[in-house]
Amino acid sequence: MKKSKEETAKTRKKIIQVAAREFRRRGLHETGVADIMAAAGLTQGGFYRHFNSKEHLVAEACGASMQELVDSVKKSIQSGNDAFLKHVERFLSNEHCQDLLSGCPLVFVGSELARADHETRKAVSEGYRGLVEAISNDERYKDSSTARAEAIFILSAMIGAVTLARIADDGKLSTMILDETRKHLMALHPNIAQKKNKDVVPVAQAQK
Amino acid sequence: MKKSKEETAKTRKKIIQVAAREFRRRGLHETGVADIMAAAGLTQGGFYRHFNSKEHLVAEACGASMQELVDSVKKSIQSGNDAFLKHVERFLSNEHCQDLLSGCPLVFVGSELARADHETRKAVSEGYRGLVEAISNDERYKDSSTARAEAIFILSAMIGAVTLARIADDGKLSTMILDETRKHLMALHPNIAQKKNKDVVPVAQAQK
DNA sequence: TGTACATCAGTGAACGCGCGTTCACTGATGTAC
DNA sequence: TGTACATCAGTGAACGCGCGTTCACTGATGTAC
Repeated sequence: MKKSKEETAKTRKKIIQVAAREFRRRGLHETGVADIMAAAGLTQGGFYRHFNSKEHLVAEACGASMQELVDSVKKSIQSGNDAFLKHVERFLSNEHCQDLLSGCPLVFVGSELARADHETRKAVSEGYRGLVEAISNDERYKDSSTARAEAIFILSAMIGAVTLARIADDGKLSTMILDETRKHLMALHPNIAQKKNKDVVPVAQAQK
Repeated sequence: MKKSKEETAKTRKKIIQVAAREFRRRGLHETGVADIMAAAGLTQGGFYRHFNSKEHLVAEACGASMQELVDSVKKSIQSGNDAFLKHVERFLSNEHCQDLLSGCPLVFVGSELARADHETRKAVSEGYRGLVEAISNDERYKDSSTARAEAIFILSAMIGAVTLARIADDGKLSTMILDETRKHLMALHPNIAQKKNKDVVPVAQAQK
């Protein structure tokens, strides 16, 4: 049952998308090839028509997740409308802590990525660089020569906060970690803080 | 070959210590019971005389790692001498990124902890609360009602930074992430920044 | 205090299971003539 | 354009391996008398 080239490409894409979700949900090591294929509506045997190994899929899936995130940030920043504020709000929400559809791999499989092969780390690192660029290109930072440095710091704080909020065994503590981090980041950036009480978008709405 | 109670307790402690190191080095899921027992100079069969399951060891080992970190922070803060500065410096060093002996589990197995069982998350969360307390009790924050909030923010930024630095495929990027995070945290706290150029301890020395 | 017995830390082999990967096979697609 | 053949996406079973866990056994320790 050979498939057309378009169908093959579609299947490959589907596997990557499903894998990206499953990896975030259950972890890189705990998610099996058979699980992913089943979730994509296929059987495990066909996997190796698309990928040389599970590791290659890990690299592609994590890279794709990162790229999706970068595109989302870039797109909404270009559209203006306090896009960056929305992203900080959304990133530091309880919803993102549980969101496996568009969650950030740096949070959901962060410590596993540090042990991943070179290909995976390269793909993810490129995504990270893209995020830094996207954030530092935000209009409110245009004049600042420290835009990159600030973007790096903001990302560290956000990713650490969500990582910790996901570990915490107490919902109140999780919320506190997210809230305090958001407040501090807001305080860091007066032009964001100014807007804060005007037109903050509810988290659920900010979720694309 | 039954052992005396003291010896049994010693063996149990040894297993926990070795496990804490191996878990940080290779991850919770990728480290096997047999690996740990071998590293402790034992065979796998004896494991279940000390623990009901691997999961219980995970909880104990991660809890112990956290407690060790808390004790270390508390102790050096009590001793004065810009202890907190030293800890920030040390935490955000390239050395800590590779340090498996006294590295922070929230960094080294962070994303795996979020998926761990309740017992493990409880043990680690208690450690985290201890860290927050220890940092916010630092003398330089004594008068500040926002000490806890600041401690939470600082921890998020530090843990995120080291997580990211460990993932990055480029040493320069890793160093930049650590440096920018350190600079921003220093800038946040003038009394730390004041001291900064006076008596900063070299990282290698700050490593206990 | 000495002796006989129960306990139990540790060994090393085995069990069952799930994983990543391979493989013979199927049959629709794409291609060469 | 039509036909015969090669290709290859997908199937489902099997392979080998490593894992967490169990178990019969050993022999030093602790305990009851």
